[in-house]
Order: sequence, then structure tokens, then C-alpha cells
Amino acid sequence: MAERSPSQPLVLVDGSSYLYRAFHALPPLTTSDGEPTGAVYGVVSMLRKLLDDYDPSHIAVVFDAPGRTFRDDLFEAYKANRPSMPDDLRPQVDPLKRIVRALGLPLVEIGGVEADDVIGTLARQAEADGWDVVISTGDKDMAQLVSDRITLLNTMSGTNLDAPGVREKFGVSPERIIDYLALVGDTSDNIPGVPKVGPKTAAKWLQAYGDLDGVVAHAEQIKGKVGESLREHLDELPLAKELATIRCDLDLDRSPVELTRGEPDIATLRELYRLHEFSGLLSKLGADRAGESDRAEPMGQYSMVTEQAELDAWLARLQEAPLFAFDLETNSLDYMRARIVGLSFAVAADEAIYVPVAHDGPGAGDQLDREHVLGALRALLENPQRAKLGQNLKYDMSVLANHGIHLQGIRHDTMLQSYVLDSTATRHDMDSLALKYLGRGTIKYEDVAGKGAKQLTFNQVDLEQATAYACEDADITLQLHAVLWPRVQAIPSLRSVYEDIEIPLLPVLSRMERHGVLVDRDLLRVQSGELAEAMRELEQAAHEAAGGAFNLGSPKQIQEILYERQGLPVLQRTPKGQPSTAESVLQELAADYELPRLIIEHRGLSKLKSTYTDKLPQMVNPDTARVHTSYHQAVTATGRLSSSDPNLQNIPVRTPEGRRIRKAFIATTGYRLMAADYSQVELRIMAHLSGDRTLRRAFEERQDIHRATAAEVFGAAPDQVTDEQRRAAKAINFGLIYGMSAWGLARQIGVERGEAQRYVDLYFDRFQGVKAYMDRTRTQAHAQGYVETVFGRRLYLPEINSSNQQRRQYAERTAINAPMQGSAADIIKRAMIRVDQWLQDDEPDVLMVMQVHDELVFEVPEHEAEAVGGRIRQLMMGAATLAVPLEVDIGVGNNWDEAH
DNA sequence: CGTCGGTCGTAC
DNA sequence: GACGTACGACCGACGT
Repeated sequence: MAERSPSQPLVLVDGSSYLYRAFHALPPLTTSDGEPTGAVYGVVSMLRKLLDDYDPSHIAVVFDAPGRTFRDDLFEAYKANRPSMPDDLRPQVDPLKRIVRALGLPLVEIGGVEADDVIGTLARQAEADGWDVVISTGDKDMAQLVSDRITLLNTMSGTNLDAPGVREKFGVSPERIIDYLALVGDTSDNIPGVPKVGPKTAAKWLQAYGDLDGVVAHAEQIKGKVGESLREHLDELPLAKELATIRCDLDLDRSPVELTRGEPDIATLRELYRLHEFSGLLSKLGADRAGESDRAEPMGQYSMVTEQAELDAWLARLQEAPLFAFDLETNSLDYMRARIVGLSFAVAADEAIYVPVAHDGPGAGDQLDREHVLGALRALLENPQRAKLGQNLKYDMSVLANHGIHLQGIRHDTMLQSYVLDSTATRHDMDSLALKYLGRGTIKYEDVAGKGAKQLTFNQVDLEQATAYACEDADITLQLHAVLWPRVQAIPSLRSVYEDIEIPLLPVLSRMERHGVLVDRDLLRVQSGELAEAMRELEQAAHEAAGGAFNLGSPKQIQEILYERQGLPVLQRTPKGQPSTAESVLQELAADYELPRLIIEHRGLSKLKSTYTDKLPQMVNPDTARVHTSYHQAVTATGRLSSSDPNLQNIPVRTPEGRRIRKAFIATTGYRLMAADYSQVELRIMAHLSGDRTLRRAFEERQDIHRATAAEVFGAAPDQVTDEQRRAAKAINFGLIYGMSAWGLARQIGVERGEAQRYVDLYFDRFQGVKAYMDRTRTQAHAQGYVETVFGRRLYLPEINSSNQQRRQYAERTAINAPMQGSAADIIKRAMIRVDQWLQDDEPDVLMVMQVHDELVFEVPEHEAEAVGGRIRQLMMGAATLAVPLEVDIGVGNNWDEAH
């Protein structure tokens, strides 16, 4: 007869699905020997979280067994093959299994079937025996197993799915999930599905016709393209359904009751963690044991502070702590306008406080006074000796400045730790990091404040929810630091990029942002008016030429008019196969036709107007009368900064019309703008990294580098080089930096491919050091999976060994470009820190107001420009010592255009 | 009425 | 197919 069901549920973990998910979600981390470990780490973190949350008595971690399964047999007859396991994942499977066993968890692996089928069978058996079952998986296919007793738990996102949840998420009940999958398809499981049918359509049909058979029976009545698509793929539906079905009738030699959780083998775990360099887990191993006796105590200790005595007690703790995490809640995302609504602090994991100071929603209750709290905290926050930790502290620093507090002692920032560890990760926000490194879902801002039109500002958020959210921010930041900082420290070059460049740069950027730059709004308004007038004229002429009105801003309509209505020749297509209306194509057509020329001109003016002359005046802050950009320190893969709201790093300069916009960037009365540019910095880095003698000599002799290159390549004396030759040489130099092919060079300078190839060969023959460096870089990238800048910043290239030629070549070009672009970024960041140091120490009447990759812009008193320029030039040149000298050009003017 | 992908164009 | 790194405007399809 059935076993009595235990009070805790049976937990079934889909080990294989989590391994793949962790592999793709985490950066390609390795041990110091280069052994990949990221996926193991991710799954282990996830398992720890699961054990913490459920403390199950019965559990199994289920893996796919190697070898063929019945699905492969079905499949062969059909089409594709499951992609084989990535090379960096395969060696992680066995270590993970060893750790699972050492954790005391039963491991189940059965040949000829997939983990899904094992889980399905175990779950149904347990259900029949009266157990509750929690299936921990990231795989949505499992939704078909959900019932009154069986739920799905996605441990990575922290979401739980029961039967009503399945209905809510998919729009169909669990029994219909197989039908749903057969219609929608699933690329990760290679279920084909019906093209054009997505989640919404599938759910709609299944609701209307009951089940898949019902849909098939009514296929003739379904209208539109989707209906056609369904009818075309009717034959494939039975196979899709079979592929989607999880088998629950396997004959297993294990029954649920046997899946008892054992004691962890601490010694083995310690050894395995050490082997894989999981220092964070290693330190927690000790802590877990020490805290074993009081494990029944609730772990999370988040509290709200509204009493003076509590605040005083915490202030004392913060004063004592070697490092504390803090976070501000504010009423705006605009760093110049935001006011503090509350503050959260943490000094030990799982414990934090929230001090609300300006909540005004219903039931806000008693709160400590903001000015009073800030007054009490001021000395601590402004003390450079008291170390602070945060997530994106540049924002908090600015908001504190809005309240007259000058934050000092910024020791750590988890966003920057994540960035130096893996700059190719797309997100470094706290929620993503918590999921990635702690295997933990977090409260989202939308969860407490809502979204869309009825989104609340944080001061309106209910205090209970605000406390949970804000405390979690400080706590998670502290916990992330515990995981990330050991990893940064483990790689000395990354530690130095972090400690010597990124952390010191943070306050420098904040000061630059807050200074802002003065723009001449009236001038921009005049320019907008002139552009509008010119555009009207062009539009009229274009409509006449086209024989009817159309939208000059729509590439699609232009395409139709040019190629279909007017029958112009299609010279080039977009990657999606559409006839291209890109500038270069229109340019060629413009030689023979009127309309393309009008379109080009209109497009150019429209761009200038909407992006610059209309937008910039709107971005002026009314309080300061200046524009305040945001510099992003954790965005680009190479280490450059980026700028937004507005982007000041793409203000036009190349054409005279565009350049006029720079005249609107000005200085206050009595001051001038000064631009300081590094000259040819990337080619100098190339000379340094390659050591090429010819290139080095050209820079040492302060030659015009493009002219010198032309002289070498074309075998002429430098003063005999023609303009044409210099232009070609310049294109070659740029091409080198970007990893260009002969094809690209040919297109750039307008010669035949063979001719371009001849130039490239000549170049590499004359600059053999450069050739050797490029080969070396490529080899190194393939061998270690990353490239480095002069200062040791890393850029991972996961696709460098891809079997896809296009992806691999793309990674190879990045491998060539990244050390040069990244080293240039390191150098100017170091220069900014040096210049700022001087500005802080000597307090000259000078503001650093902009950075544009190889250029810094300052606002300087008009009579001191010369002396200031000399000093800045000296500081910038000394920012790095390369095998060739760095040169800096200085220009001064009444506006940014004149300063060049 | 928002979101999102595609395309285009600006910078270094 | 084809030259690296960004941000952002606009269009148009799509889903609420």
C-alpha cells in the first residue's frame, strides 16, 4: 500500500537543464589554470538556495545519461540534430555530479531516457503515493506535469508554478501543455511547431476548440496567414506532440521513498570547492557548520528604523564595521533632481535596516526627519577612512550631493566588480547579478512601485514593501561583494584595473556629470528653424520627382518608390534581403538620378534636427542651465565609457553643416572651452604592443603617421606621397585597428579587391612586427579565450572557437580591435583621474566637462588658458609610459568647434 | 497605446 | 557575407 506522505514535499531537480542554463547565463569563468567552472558554480549556488528554502527530507538531482534516447530515434526521421554539448561545458559535468553527491543528494541518471522522463515518472509515482512534489526546473515543457500535488519551481528566478499559475502563464491548463508545445514549438528541445503560431495564438485556438484534435478538425476554418501555415504543417503535428510528451511510465529501479537526503560530506566538499576555486562557497562551508545549531532561527532580519535610539545603535555598528553597504531610495531617476526618500544599510549577510525619511503615501506613519538623519550620518559618509560599498555608487554619490553631502571612502562597487570580471555580460544591474552569482531572485522595482502610467515614485510606496525592497538592496549588495571581490582579487591584473582605474574614476565621472556643459539654446533654436525650412523645400522637390506624396523618413516607402515605382537598379541588399536604401547606395544612385540625392539631403538634415538641434535644448536642466549627460562605466565590452541622455559622444564633426552644432557648446562669460585630444592613440598602442620598429620610429620622429605609412607601402619619399596615396594609407591604418579585410579596404578606398590585397600584403611586408603581433593576438585569443589591454583589462571571446565561421571571424576581429580600443580607454581614464587629482588638490578655476573617447573638454578662465593647457597636456601625456611617446593636441575657443 | 526589432546615421 | 565600440531616432508590426 502507499507510503504515508511526509510533511515536506519530494523535491526533484532537473540537473541537466540547470547546467545548460547556468552555462549560458554565467560568464565563462575559469580557475586560474583555465578550467571552466562557471556552470558548476551556478548550479551549486542554486542547489544551496533550494536546500535553504525547502530543507527537504527526500530529493533527487536528475541528469540526462549520455547516449541515444527514444527521442533521437524519432528525430532522425525528422530533421535537425540536437547540438552537441559545448566544449567548455563537457568537462564541468563530472565535477558537478561529485559535488551533488558530496552534498548528500541522491543522483539519478538512467540510460536511454532523458532527465525529463525520469522526473515525470518519479513525480507521478510520488503523486499516486500521496506526496506533494516540487520540480525544480527552468524548462517550461515540465508544465505538463503540474497538478494539485505537483508544482514547478524555477529556482533561478524564484517563481513557483501551480495549476492556476500554468493557466495564467500559458493560457491553457496543464493537460493541454503538450498540445500547446506541439503548436508553438520549442527550439531548445527541437520541437518544430507551426510557423507564425506563438503563445497567444496557440492558447486562443486551444481555448476555442478544446484540444489539438479540435484545432486540427477546425483547421479549414482558421483564416489568414496563420491558418495557411497550420494547414501546411498538419502532418507534422503528431510527431511534434510525441516529442513534446514527457514519459511518466518508465520502469525505474528507484522509488520516491528511497530518495532520502543524506548528510553532506564536508571534507569532500571543502576539497572540491578548493579545487574549483569557489572561495565564496568555501568560506560559507565553515559558517554553515558553525551556525548549524541555530538553524531554526529565521535568517532574514530586515527591519525598519523609525526611532532615534535604533538609529544611534546602527550608527555605532556602521562606525565599527570595516566595510558597510548602503543604498538610497529616491523620488527620481534623474541624478540632478533626485531627493532622498530613505536609506538602507547592511554590515552582515541577511540583515539590513531601512530608514524611511520622506515617505508620504497613505499610512506612512512616523518617520525620522530627513535633515536630522543626514546630519547624523554626514561625518560617516564624508569620512574617507570609513569604507563604503554599493551598487552603482555614482548615482548615490550624486544624490547625496543634492543634499550637500560629499560622499568619500568609496571602496567597492559591485557593478564595477561585475564589469571587470566580465565586460561582455550585457547587464550589471543588481537583479541580474543576484540571479547570476547568488542564484537568487529579487524584488523588482515594478513589484513595489507598479509600472506604466500608474507607477509610483518611491516616496509613495508602502513602508512595509519599501523596507523589504530597500533592505534587500543593501543586503544583496553585501552578499554579491562577498562573492565577486574574491574573484576580482584572484586575478591581479583585474584587481588593479578595478582598484587603480574604475573605483578612482567613479567620483571623477560624478563630478563631470554634475558640472554639466553650457549650451546656447537660442543658437540651436535658430538652427532648428533653418533646418525645418530646408527640409520643407527638399520634401516638396522629392514629392514632385516621385510623382506623389510619401514619407521621406520611411526607408520602406523609399524602397518602394525607388525600386518598384521608379525601377532604379538594386545595387545592394540589407542583411534581410531587402533592397538597401543606405547612404552609400543612394550616393551611387544619386550620380544618375534626382530623387536619391534629395532623399540623402533630407535624411541628413532630419537627423541633425531631431537628434541634436531639437533634442539638446530640451535636455537643459532648468536649475543649472546646463546639460548633464550620464556616463556609463559598465556598458562597453572594451572598457570605453558610453554617454546618454544626451549622448555627448556623437555630436557631429565631420561635415560643415553638422559641425555648426558644436558652436552651441560654449563656456560661461569670461571662460573658454579647451579641448585636449590624444593624437593617434590607438596606432601608438599598436606600435607599443607590436614593438614594430618602423612604426615606432615613425612616432619617435613625430612624422605624419598616414604619410609615413604611405611612404613605406608605396615606396616613395614622404614628401613625394600623393594625396591619393595618403588617403589609402589612412584607410589601411584604420582598417588595421578594426581587423579589416582586403574586401573592406577595397570598398573603403574604391579600388579593386586585388589591388587592396596588394596594399595589405605590402603593408605587412613593411611592418612585419605588426603582422607578427596580429598573429600572436589571434593565437592567444584562441588558446585562452580572452584578450587583454596594456593594463590587464580582459575581454572574453566565447565565440573565438565557434564552429560557425562568421561568428568565429567576428570574434577574431574583436580580438584584434579590443586591446587597442581598450588600452586607449584605460589611458584616458588614468588621465582623467590624474587631472581630477590636480583639480581637487590645487583648486584651479577649471572644470572638466566632457570625455569623448580620446578627448577631454574643459572650461577654463580665458586668461589662464595657456598655463592650464600646458599642465593638462603634461598630465595626459604622463598617463601611460609606452614604447612610443603619447602626444596631446590642445585647442581653445569660444565654443567646442573653435576649440579644435 | 506601449514594446520591440530592423534600419539608418552620428561619434571615436 | 564583408570594419571595431557605442546611442538614439524613426518606422511599422504586434499585442494589450
